[in-house]
Amino acid sequence: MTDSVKPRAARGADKRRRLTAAAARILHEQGVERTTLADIARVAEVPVGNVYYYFKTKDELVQAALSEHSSRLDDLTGRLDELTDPRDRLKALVEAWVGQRDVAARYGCPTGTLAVELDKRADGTLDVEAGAVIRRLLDWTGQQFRALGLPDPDDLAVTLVSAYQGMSLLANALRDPDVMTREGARLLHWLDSLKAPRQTP
Amino acid sequence: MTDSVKPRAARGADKRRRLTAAAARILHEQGVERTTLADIARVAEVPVGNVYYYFKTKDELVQAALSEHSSRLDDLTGRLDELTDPRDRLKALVEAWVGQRDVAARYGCPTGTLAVELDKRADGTLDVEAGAVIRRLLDWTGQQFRALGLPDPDDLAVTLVSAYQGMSLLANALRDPDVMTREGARLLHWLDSLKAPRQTP
Amino acid sequence: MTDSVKPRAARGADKRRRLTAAAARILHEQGVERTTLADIARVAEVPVGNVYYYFKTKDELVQAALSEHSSRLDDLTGRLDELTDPRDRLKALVEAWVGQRDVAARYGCPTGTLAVELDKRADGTLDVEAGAVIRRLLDWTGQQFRALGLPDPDDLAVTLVSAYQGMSLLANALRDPDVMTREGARLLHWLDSLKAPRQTP
Amino acid sequence: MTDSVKPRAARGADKRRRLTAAAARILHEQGVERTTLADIARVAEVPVGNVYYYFKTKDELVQAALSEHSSRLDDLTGRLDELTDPRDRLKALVEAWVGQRDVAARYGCPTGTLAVELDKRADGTLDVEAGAVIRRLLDWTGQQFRALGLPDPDDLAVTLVSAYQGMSLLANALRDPDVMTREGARLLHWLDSLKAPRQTP
DNA sequence: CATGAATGAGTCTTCATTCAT
DNA sequence: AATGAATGAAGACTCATTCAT
Repeated sequence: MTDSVKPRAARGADKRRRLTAAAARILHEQGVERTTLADIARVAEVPVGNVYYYFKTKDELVQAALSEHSSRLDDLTGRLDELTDPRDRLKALVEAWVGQRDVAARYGCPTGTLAVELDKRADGTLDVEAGAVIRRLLDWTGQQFRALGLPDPDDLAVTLVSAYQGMSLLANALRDPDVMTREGARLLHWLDSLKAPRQTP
Repeated sequence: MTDSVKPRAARGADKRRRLTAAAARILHEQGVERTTLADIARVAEVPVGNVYYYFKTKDELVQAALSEHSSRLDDLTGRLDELTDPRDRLKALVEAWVGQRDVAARYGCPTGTLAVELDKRADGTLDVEAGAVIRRLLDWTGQQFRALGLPDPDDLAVTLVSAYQGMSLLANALRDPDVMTREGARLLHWLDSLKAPRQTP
Repeated sequence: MTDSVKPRAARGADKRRRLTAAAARILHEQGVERTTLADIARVAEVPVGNVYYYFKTKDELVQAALSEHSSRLDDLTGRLDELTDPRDRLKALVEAWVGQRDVAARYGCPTGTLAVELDKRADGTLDVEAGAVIRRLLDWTGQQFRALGLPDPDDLAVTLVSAYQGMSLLANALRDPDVMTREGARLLHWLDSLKAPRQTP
Repeated sequence: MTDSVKPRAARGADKRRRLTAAAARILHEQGVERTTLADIARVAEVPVGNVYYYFKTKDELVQAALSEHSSRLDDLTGRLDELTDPRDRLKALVEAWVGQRDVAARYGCPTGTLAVELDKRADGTLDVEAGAVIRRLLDWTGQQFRALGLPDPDDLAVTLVSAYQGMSLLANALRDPDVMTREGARLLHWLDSLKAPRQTP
């Protein structure tokens, strides 16, 4: 017999998870400033007053949303790591971005738009965290370029991630997912064209 | 001797201009949602109540800031148009971007960050305007590529502007102006490498 | 040749008259509190800043509107006085009311609704004036009943004016001009039915 | 011994009731436009910010006040319904009005004056509700006349309610409660004089 | 006299955060 | 832990009135 009553701890963890997921989604869609705690609570189906048992301030929820996006990124790169060729990993990354084109055209890149909004703050706490998530992506990308034996792998990483942020922003501003498709194709082509210099024997 | 008392009309227009300039700057620095009318009024040295004589709503001020950025863009492209070679114009554009690297690292691209914030709104009025400013830049850029006789000039424009938005966002998120310098150099190189296909004789 | 330039005094008096007429109309339609000086100025086609040359405060404009309604009432009773039979005068008064049924259904009796609004004020200055206009109507009506040799003419006047205010209010609240028509018919019948007691010879 | 600590739900409902009662009273006394939310909150002894927990807008408070007046009217007619003779009910209604003469002389009929003020609004939402309350009174009154077998009972209802609104307005404008007394006496006499036509046997 | 512009007090409304139970 | 209710500090916006020219 399955008891519908969950153990306390489980219930608590569940609510926390629901709040985090709700925050990740709504903050992406509406932005930090236009989202109220009540919005997040409603989506998470948690009573407003209860939110404060899990997150002491609104900023902690923003932080949780950032972590959520960060761990989704980790999931993605984790899956990509299963591919043997670093070039294939990067190409699959680009394809994943293009796969998100409709969301990007509507709301932009979750981390990128969050970073933009948080960077406007005088208080520089959360903006650093947003930057850290992006840096994580840069690091992983740089490793792939390095594994390919390409020179200046970190610069290449900046170029690739920068292209992603740029095309997301444009797709969003123009409300046109095709921007993602076209730029994605160009990036794939670019990745294919990169050649490691001859190794001295 | 210059009389410090300005004619009436001049004073009114002057205030409007001051408010617009203040809005353009503060909205860029603090973002729309975190900026109060009082902030803008203070910077423009205009009493708060008086703001409404010039702009009926906060949104009108945002709109004015967008127009300001748009006309600054026009000024820039106007100056670039004096160069004879379209390629030189594009390279000078990139150099202008790099010249703004410190501002970009601190606050991002004015139009880009504004677009990101406005796109979060349910009410799609101002976000369209932000998109229009970006489209203006795309159009001008596309014309240069077209003048160079390059294929798919509009796609190239998207690539270039996208790169600009991406590098600004990354420079901002990482608080590192060097991103602008390095990506700028790459873009200059890329522009130089573009060759028009042979014309059939 | 007709000179379009009016003498100064005339122009001034004209503006004052336009402002008064505008106030009378707009205050009736929108109520005192929901009407701004700018509304009145716009309708009168007088620049806002100029209003204060003719009326030192908003209340003075309300006052002017009351006077306007009062003198329109005088005009009406003046015309009715030309009828020889006081009963005919009263019946013509009722017919005039019914003739205004569409305005009444939309905005109520100008003086009555103004009185209602002004009576809410703590400061009892203007409300007294509104009461005075109504009293003027009561006085004239009372005189007619007195001339008919009817007992308690002032009570009859209260009954008649009260009926007018009541039917205007109901017509307005129900947005139904027919209320005016039906009640008007009843009042005419009632006036006809009133008989003076036999005089002792 | 009565515990002064009330259960939660009771406290919430209590505040809502206090706010509604305060709104009903103050809006009647000061009018809608001259009453601030702070006024109502103060009378209800509720912190201003808390008002919005119960009523999302000022208009909702106006609406609540209207409902309050409506249900007070229902209470009254409910009590009158216990009288067996419809004529006695109507006479008792008139006596109830006269009993309120001092309030009427100071502030007018709550529903009537509210209707007058709300009818000035461009937005026709609340004015319809005010009309509905008056219609409720008309309906009940019409039923009594119908029960008496009188012809055109609805017209008679309009006449009676109209007389009530008219005498309230006059009493208010003239600041004279005696108007209510005298007109009330006349109405009682009128009600007594009404005879149902002979029924054909 | 005229008038565009200026002013600042006041009002509604929102919301993050806290509290009592 | 849980939660409905409470709180107060802003913020956008309005408008009668005044002022400078």
